[in-house]
Amino acid sequence: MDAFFASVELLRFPQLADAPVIIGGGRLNVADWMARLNTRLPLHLGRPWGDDGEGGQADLARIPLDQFPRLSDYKGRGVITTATYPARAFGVGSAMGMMKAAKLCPQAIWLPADFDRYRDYSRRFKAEILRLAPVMENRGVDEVFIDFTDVPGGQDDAGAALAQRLQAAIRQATGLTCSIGVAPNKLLAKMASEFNKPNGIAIVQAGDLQTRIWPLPCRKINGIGPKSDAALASHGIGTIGELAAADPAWLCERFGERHGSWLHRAAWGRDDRPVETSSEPVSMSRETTFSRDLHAVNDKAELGAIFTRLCEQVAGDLARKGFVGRTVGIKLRYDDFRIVTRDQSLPQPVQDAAAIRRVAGQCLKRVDLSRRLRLLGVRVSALRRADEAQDEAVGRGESLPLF
DNA sequence: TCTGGGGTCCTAGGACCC
DNA sequence: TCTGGGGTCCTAGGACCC
Repeated sequence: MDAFFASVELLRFPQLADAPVIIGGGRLNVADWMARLNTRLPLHLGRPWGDDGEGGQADLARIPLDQFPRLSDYKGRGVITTATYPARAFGVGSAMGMMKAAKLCPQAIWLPADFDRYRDYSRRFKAEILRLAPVMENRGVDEVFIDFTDVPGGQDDAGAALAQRLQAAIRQATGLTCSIGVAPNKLLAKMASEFNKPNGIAIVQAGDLQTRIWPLPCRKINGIGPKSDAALASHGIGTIGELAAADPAWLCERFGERHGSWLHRAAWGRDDRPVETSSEPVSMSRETTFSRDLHAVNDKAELGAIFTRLCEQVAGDLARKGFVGRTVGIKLRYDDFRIVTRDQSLPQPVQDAAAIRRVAGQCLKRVDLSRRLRLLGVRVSALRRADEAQDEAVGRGESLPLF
């Protein structure tokens, strides 16, 4: 989906279409927000924009530009989630710290992220895709892989016909645009999807490898991040073509057998991963960055309350989705940005907040708490479906606490 | 006044078992 | 009179993605 969060916001705030808009920051001061929005809006905590109900959309669209909060109003440690194209002209972009962005573009309009709403639009566009092409793999809130192979007409015009139908259906249902890459495998399709953004379609075939893929920087390969890119660059490998020309044995020596051979295959456009239509979650976690760095002793009460809340949130997520987990872990980030994690596995799975809190508390005792903390997180992994774990325990004749 | 949150997958060492 | 070879599980850290 093209600039997904921003595009969803523009549907209800069309008056922002040409303004620099930045979404992100997380932490929202609703009181400030309402003071600025001198208008009657159904705001409530956690869902600042709320459901507008009858006529609500029209009201939102009529809010004058000068009533919107500016990036210069932001105080916090958040990062940008999405920046619209007019905002990007100021040199701001995804993942940049909000405070840094505020220096570059203080007048940009700032919208806090409304994930409930984005999830709703996510469900809607995916439902449209499933209607036309049922073999679909979720890749997060705004991205999917689709297998065209067995879709009637999926091969017409090398896939362009189906891609156009998908775009039209999504636009009709949601008002949103997307970009589609069609290729023989997921690796190339992902790259192709970037070629004609926004609202574009790109077809990449096997014969296009040398002309369209090899000139691209290695970083464009999904799976080559900043570290691999820098390591490759240090050996004079900047483009995918240069990577393709590298000796596979040397790559394996330098990057390990597995990663090295993958690098070589990726550079040659080889990828045989299937489109996976379903997956089971591996872990669930909640974490939070504090508004200021906290000390385990000096800020014991505050930290304790946050810790308990994180455990409750994870427990709530598990319960809502029907999972239990056998491993509980914590994550913390020190004021110097170092991250440490501690895990503990249990003989029996847990789900409730008190049990999670107890084990997570044990984990916390195993880390250095003399430094100030910036972030605290709680995670439950080794997940199983709660009903299956329950059935199994009953089958073994155990009386298990009910999840 | 830099630097979010929620994930997945991989690696590597150690414990433990046969 | 030195100390194999597999295998699995657990843990911690790190790269990467959306």
